[in-house]
Amino acid sequence: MAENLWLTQLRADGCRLTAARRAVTEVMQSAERALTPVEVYDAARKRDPRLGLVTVYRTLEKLEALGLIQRVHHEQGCQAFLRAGVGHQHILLCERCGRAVHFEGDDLEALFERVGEQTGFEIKSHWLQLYGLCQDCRTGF
Amino acid sequence: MAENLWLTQLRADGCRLTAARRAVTEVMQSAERALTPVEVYDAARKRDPRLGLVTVYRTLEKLEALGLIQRVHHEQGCQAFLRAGVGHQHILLCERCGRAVHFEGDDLEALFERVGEQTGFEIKSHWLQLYGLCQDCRTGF
DNA sequence: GTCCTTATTGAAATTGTTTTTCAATTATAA
DNA sequence: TTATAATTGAAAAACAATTTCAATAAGGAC
Repeated sequence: MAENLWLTQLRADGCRLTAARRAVTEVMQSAERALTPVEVYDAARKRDPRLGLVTVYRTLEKLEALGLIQRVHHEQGCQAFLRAGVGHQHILLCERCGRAVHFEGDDLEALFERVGEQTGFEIKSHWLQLYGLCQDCRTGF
Repeated sequence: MAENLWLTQLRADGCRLTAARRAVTEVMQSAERALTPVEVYDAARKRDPRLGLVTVYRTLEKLEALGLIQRVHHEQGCQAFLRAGVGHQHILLCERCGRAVHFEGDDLEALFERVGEQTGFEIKSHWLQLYGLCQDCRTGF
C-alpha cells in the first residue's frame, strides 16, 4: 500500500483514495510549473481517462485546503496551482518556461516595521514573488 | 475644459473623452480600495446611467495599458483594479476594510542576489504585497 | 455653429470558466 | 461479502469576459 505523503494526508483528513485523487495528486506532485485546472485535467486524464473536470476542481480545492498546493498569481489571472513550499517559502518563476522554484529566507522585518510606522497599518502577512530567467532559459535552450 | 491628469493622458493617447470614460476615470481616481469591474460599473453608473459593463472592461483595459491603474491580487481571484502607484511602489492592503495604500522603499537587492546564486535564476522583477490592519480597523471602528 | 468622419458605445450573442445538482458508482469499515 | 456513505461524472446553471455590429457622438474642418 505504498502511499505517498499527500495520499496519506488526504486519508488522514478522512478522504477516500480514489483513482481520480491519485491521478490529480501525481500530476501536481511532479509538476515543474504552475498548472491551471484544465491543464491538470488534461495531464491527469492520461492516467485516469474517465476523470472529469469537476473532480479536478474539487480535488485541487481539497489539496489547497490541506496546504499541499498553492495558488500562483500571474500577470493575467491567478488560477494556476503549484505544490506548496515547506514552511515560509516564496516562489521564483521563470518568465520564459514557467518553471517554478521555491526559496526561503527573506528578511523583511525591517521593511515591515518602517512601513507600519509610515502608514499606521499593523502588518500581518506578506506576499512576495520573484520573476526571472532560469538557468536553462538563460544559456540558450 | 478643466481636465484632470488621467483625461489628459487618455487624450494624449488619441482617445476621445466620453461620458463613459469620465465616469470610470472618476470612480477609479477616487477609490480607496481595489474595485472589480462590476463594482466600477455600479459606481460609475451613478454618474452615467447609460454606461454599459462592456465599456467598463474596455476602459479599465485602456487605463491599465497607460499605467494609470493596476491589478490587485487577492487570495481568491485577481480581477480588482486600483489606481497605480508612482514609480516603484508596492501595495499594502487592509484585511478588514480593503483599503489600499502604496508604499515604496523596499531594498531587496541583497535577497535577489542570494536567491539568484542559489537557484541559477537571473532575477528580473518582483512582486510584493503586504497585508494588515489599517489604523481605523485597528482602533475599533 | 454645422457638417463629416470615425472612434466609441451599448445590447446581444458568444465563449470560457467555475459551481451546483443528482443519480450512479465505488472505497472502506464491519 | 455486504452495507453505507463519500465520491464521481454528466448535465445544467451561474458567472465572467470577449466579440460582433449597428447606432451614437466626439472632435476636427470649415
